[in-house]
Amino acid sequence: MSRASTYHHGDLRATLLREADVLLRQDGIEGLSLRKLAERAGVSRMAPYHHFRDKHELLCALAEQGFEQLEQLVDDASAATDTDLPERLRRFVRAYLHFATDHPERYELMFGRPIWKSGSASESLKQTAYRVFRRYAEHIATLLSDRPLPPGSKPLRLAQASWATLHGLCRLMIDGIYVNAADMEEVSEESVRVMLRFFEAQ
Amino acid sequence: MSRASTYHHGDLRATLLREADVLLRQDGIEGLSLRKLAERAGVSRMAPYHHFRDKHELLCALAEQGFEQLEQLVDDASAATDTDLPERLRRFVRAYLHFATDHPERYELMFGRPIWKSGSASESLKQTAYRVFRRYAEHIATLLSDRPLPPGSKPLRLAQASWATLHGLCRLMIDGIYVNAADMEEVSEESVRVMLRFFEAQ
DNA sequence: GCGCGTATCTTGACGCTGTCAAGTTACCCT
DNA sequence: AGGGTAACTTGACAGCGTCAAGATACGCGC
Repeated sequence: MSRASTYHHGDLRATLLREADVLLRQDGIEGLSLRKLAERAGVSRMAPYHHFRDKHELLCALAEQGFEQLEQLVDDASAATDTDLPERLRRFVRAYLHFATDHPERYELMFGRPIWKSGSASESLKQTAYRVFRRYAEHIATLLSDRPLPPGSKPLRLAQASWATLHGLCRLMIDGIYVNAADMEEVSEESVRVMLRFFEAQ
Repeated sequence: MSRASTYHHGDLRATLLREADVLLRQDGIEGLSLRKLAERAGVSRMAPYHHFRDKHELLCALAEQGFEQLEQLVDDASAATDTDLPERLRRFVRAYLHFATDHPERYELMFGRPIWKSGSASESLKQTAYRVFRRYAEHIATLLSDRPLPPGSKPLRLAQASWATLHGLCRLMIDGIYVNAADMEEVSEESVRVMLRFFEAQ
């Protein structure tokens, strides 16, 4: 809690992450500087270094928050069992795309090279991210549990392949390579159609 | 050509792009600074500004080179008509993935947010990139020309969807989220299998 | 052949960044 | 009450992109 004395902030780590999120939304990943962040938290330049080894570690922690939100999304999708496979898949794809496009900077941070390159992601982030993907894979596997898969296909590989597709769609939108959002809607529908065909063919 | 007098470089623009490519490979996109680049070209800090408005424009020009190389890859794939659809598709996917993984930094630059965000790509880059995608779409359309498409599917949308899948696979590999390259091989095979199923189902 | 315009290149300076080093403050525990 | 330690601050440095102003040499018209 915040005391009358301001020398010890008391809750700096959490405050930093919260403000970093605001700054990320506002100025993008490029504009997120430790100095601006410190000022925003009402603290000196070097104070954050007592809670994060360096900028990279702070970004990892921020990305980890993002993965926890994504995990929530997957869990929600798994819980909604009120319709059939095609509709559930469509809804899930829609939700995933919205997760990315609603906060592009967050998605870019979570999956960007700066964080992951050469295995530099923090151990904690890796664990969280892998756990989320495992949930994702389980979700896909459950969706397909009553369908016979074509020979040679494994649920895990299918989950990975479908994730790659979703991820590719998101990045094309987010990075601004596809400007036309309506186009993207149709492209994602086409992707879903391809996947569904795969499951329905025997 | 380079004269005895070194004041006027004579070929600076081309030299800059060439050295930028080296620097990109070496230090990555983060490590590519105009100052280092100028030094490498044997010229003062501000000299590059007489050939590129700012760093962003230089990066666009560099990315444009990358798209021209990608165009070559697509053209080669279109020209190789010695086998059947499945094999051609597999080869093309393999080639595309190699294009990305052989020079990850180049691919990241070409498709990265810093260049494209909010339509900030140079006009020339946009033209080149769109042309390459058009070629890509034509290639896919040709591959499928003798196959009846499922109702509701259009070649263009299929091209876009398949591109998204390829792109997603590449980014997952490049960004280091998938460390296991062998896994990725299988995932891409699964993706190809999904696409082929789609065309073969009637 | 000469001179001038202009494209090309240079040097100085500014504000921004991440972070090392060393000093200061206030809390907690004995 | 006193000392150890965690939290925080200030000073400093190298590196970055780029604005402004000055230096240089090439090329075209006379």
